[in-house]
Amino acid sequence: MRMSQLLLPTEREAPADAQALSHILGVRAGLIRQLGAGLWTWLPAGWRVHQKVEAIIREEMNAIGGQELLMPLIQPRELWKKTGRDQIDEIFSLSDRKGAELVLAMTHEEAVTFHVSQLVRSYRDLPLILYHLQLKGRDEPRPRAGVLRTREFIMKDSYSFDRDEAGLDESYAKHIGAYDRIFERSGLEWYRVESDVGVMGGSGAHEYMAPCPAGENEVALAPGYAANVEVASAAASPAKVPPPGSAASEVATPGAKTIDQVAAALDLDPSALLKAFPVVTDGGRTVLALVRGDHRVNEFKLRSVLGEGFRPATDQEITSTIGPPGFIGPVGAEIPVLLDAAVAGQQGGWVAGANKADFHLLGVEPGRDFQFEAADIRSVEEGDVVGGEPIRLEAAIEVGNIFKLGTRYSEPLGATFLDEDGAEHPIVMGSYGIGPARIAAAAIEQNADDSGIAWPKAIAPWEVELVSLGKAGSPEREAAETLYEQLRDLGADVLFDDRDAGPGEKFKDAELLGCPLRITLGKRSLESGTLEVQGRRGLAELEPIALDADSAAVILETLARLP
RNA sequence: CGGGGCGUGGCGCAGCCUGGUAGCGCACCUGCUUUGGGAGCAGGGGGUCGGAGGUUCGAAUCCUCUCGCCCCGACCA
Repeated sequence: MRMSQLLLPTEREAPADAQALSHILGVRAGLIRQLGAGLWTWLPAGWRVHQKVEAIIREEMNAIGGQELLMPLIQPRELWKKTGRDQIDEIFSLSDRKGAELVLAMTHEEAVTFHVSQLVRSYRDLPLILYHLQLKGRDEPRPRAGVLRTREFIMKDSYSFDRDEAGLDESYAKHIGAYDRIFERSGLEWYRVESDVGVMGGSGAHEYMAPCPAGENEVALAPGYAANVEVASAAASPAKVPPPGSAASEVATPGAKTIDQVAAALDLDPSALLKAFPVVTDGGRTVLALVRGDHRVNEFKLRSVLGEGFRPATDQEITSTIGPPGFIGPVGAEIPVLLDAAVAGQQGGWVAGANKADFHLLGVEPGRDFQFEAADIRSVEEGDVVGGEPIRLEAAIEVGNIFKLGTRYSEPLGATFLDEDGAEHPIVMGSYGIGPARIAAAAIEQNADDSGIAWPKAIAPWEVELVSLGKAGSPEREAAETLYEQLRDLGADVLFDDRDAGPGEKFKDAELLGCPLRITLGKRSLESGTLEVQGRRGLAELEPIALDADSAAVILETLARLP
């Protein structure tokens, strides 16, 4: 591609409203432009990146037997009523000229299951993996960070159909293999982490996370361990709690309602306190969740232990069922107590609210002073230990997820098959998503430096940028033209900066755009008989290449050795 | 949905408080010079100041309403 003919609007300055690195550099390097909140255009260079990611995904999906198709973005709302997903807030709704209700698909479970329900009748048709790369519409409450969270985006979503859980496990394992290879080939630093299966149920889920500062998720990492903080479990550092005593005793704590206030008033470490978190479940049960004062309740784990959704109890509910807010505790409370495992696993005389205004209890011992059920209901903290190793927490972008759906969609949509005995069963499904735009954004975030982007070779807009110095018609420009033709003849993925611009501008633009290999051909090249070669990673000066009939081939060899 | 901020040429901004013919840098166009790290000189084009209404002799500037965008939080099958 000749840069003189390319729409590549690079900017010297960052857009004023941009925060995330991938947003700033995506715009500055001329890859993306905004049309509205969460609505982005991929300019030619950016679209090449997107397409390269797509190509990797297609290869790996096809390799596990996935069959590509294409389903509509606009869908009858009726279909979504059958699965109940028409009630989701993020659904874009519209109607046609006849008043028929339509939605923009946020994923394609409904559509694909609808078709499979009609097209698959026999166990002989299973297993099946179908996928497509198609737009998704989501009315996000808050689009953000350029292309990271948008209202319209392309997703690779695939769906597996099996006759039973064992089959699903196989399809799931195949996807893990394909996804591992996709993210590896894309050149990302990535983790496959266990994730929350959500209220929709399902028997297993993983997320693929790419660590980077702009990420919206947090992952807990230790050697040999990776999990979303939503589900991560680890051993807590020991609480600094006084030893067990003979009996609990009341102590006045006037006005001390928060953990910090109580800890300060009693001159104890916050970890010696029991934090009471009363909740009311969707089913109307009131439960007192208890965690250490220095820990936080994990709402995902709590929901999973409770087996249903919940909300924090209101002050009125707390007052009427337990005691004065700020001074509540498990002792004497006439509701079930869920005690976090980190507390249950350590002996001590804990501090808890006395259920009496301006008083707390010292020396409280679970079991002796109150009955409880123990469960892991807290969020892991930096420094917790798993497998003997301390955990660290890192921000990350979710670039993919895989999910065992079971019969969540096949049952409401009537997707069944007949087995060898003629018995009808619901098809067991899995769904698997990847956001190519997020892969591109994560690659920018993970590989940028002060000069711009340093693309992984596999998804760079071009693999090589040939920078031609000197003005049109000069001998050095003619030599560059020749080299460009030779590179093209060899099938090189090359961008040719043939613009009539100064060297500084060309170098800056090349470093901003971030093609892995930069070849410079100027007057000096003709004098020395060599081409200057720079690797984008670290702006490393590489061995010069002789300027002769073999230059193009040597450039490609050099490229092949780059990561 | 709560909180905060911003809308002035393609991009980044000043002007607004204290009303009086819309400005700067970059980018763009023409010419000449220049060509190894975002060039120089000269000339030039482009903006109903987000929109509507109001106050006023006069509104980018003051008032009211409205739309859009960004950030933090909540939310994110």
